[in-house]
Amino acid sequence: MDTTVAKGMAVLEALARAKRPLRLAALTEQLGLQKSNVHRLLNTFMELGYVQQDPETSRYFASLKTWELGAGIISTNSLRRSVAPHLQAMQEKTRETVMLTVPVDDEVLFLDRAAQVRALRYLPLNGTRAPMVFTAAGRAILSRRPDPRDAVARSIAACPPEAGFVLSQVLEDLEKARRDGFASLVGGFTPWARVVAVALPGPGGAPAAAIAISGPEERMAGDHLAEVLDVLLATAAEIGEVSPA
Amino acid sequence: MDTTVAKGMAVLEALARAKRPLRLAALTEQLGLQKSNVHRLLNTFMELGYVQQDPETSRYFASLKTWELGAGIISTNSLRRSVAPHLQAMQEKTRETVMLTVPVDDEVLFLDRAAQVRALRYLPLNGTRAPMVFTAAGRAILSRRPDPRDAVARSIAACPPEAGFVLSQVLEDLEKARRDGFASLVGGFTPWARVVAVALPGPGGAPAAAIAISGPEERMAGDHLAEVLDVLLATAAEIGEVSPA
DNA sequence: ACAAGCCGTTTCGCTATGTGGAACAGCCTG
DNA sequence: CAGGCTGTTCCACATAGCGAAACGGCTTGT
Repeated sequence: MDTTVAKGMAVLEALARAKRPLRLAALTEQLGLQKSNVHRLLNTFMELGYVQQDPETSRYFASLKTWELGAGIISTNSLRRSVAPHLQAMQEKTRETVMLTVPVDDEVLFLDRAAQVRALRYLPLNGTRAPMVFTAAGRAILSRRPDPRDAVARSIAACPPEAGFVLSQVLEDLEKARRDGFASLVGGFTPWARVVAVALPGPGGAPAAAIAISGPEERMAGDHLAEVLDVLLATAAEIGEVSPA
Repeated sequence: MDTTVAKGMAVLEALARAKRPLRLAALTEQLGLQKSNVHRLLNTFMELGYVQQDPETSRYFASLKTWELGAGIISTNSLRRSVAPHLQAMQEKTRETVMLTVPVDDEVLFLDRAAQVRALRYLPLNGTRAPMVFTAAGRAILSRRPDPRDAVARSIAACPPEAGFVLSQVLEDLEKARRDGFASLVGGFTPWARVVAVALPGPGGAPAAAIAISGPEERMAGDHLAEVLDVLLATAAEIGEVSPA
């Protein structure tokens, strides 16, 4: 285990996660490392072009080169490539925002989306994560797992307490989702929206991804909701089995 | 300079650039490092979750965690955030594909785009680069620089020889672009398209970005082209000065 | 069938390399 | 003007990364 590399990636991660440039002191504290150590790491990253320093405030931030690194990966990601056209088609048919997510640990990772052109409210950005039970997509995935109990419990613990999820209730919801073939959630990660989602099976049959359709709660009802669900389930059937991650 | 970190990033970069999983031997050769060295670096990256290994072929590839790293950066990028709505508006008005690029070294980096829904042909993906003179966006930027000669020469050298760019001709083109207030290019990075672009000034007045509109050569002519140019120039004026990078 | 070669992996002694404490200089605050 | 913040530099020490070499599995070619 190259500890220097591990420390370096921790620094890069901290900078990437931060919304704004960070002070050296803040980094050292956050990472529990030595001041001179972090400073030297930052300098090597600057030499390599991954980090820049605001000349005025001498604060550090991750550069676009760090973004390029990841952009190359997603462009060749087979799951995203194969599902993207289906996302586009779903978006056009339903006129709602559609998303592709994958499970990572006890969270779902937003991989791709086709947004309604004039989306008024905040939507989860690609590359962000959310606790599985906090999203319809995550629930669709959990509902297809043989014994989700432990994962559900951990996931609930990761949700904000205000959500007020309780294990027994969530397990019931998952049971319903399993029967219905889709999950539906209001008041989760996007509180204003009703999101419906269905899991996509991987090679072994275990859920490897999920597609979801999100819209304002008022609109996602009645005939329109029925239509959205038709499109969702039909698309999932059309996609069939996907390659994981 | 932490050499271990530098080597590690070189490994990650190589994996990210590669379209498919790489063998250990390929990496060592490509990077000119020791086999055991690369192997240890890969193992630490696997422990950290940035790299995965195909269990069957034992080939290595960068994981989605590497993508997440960069995704966080672009989501907070102020240039992209401020220009994105204008891109969307331009796309709707012109029904063509519009792009935002920034200059990096002697290349342009594609930062964002709003694509025509049914784009038939290959388009440059976000996060990729192209030599400046090989794109209309790059030429728009160069045309606003006081003395672009050296950069142009280097950039021509980076283009495929088939493009047949010659220094004097390109400089003339830039001069015309400077007078017109926009650059136009056919047969560049997207050979089938005509792309028109205009530079966006940064705080100092120096060009810090460029917005471009791309469409099939047949369509980008006559009245439609005139309309596209109107939208392009009006949007650039509306955006005004941008914060760099 | 055998051998030759390439693959990824592991080991281990050496020393180059990263480490962290302390000292330095610049800046704002009280 | 003094005190406490910064970010930065320095340096002796020992740790942590290095690379040559050996290992064992798998494919290739004869």
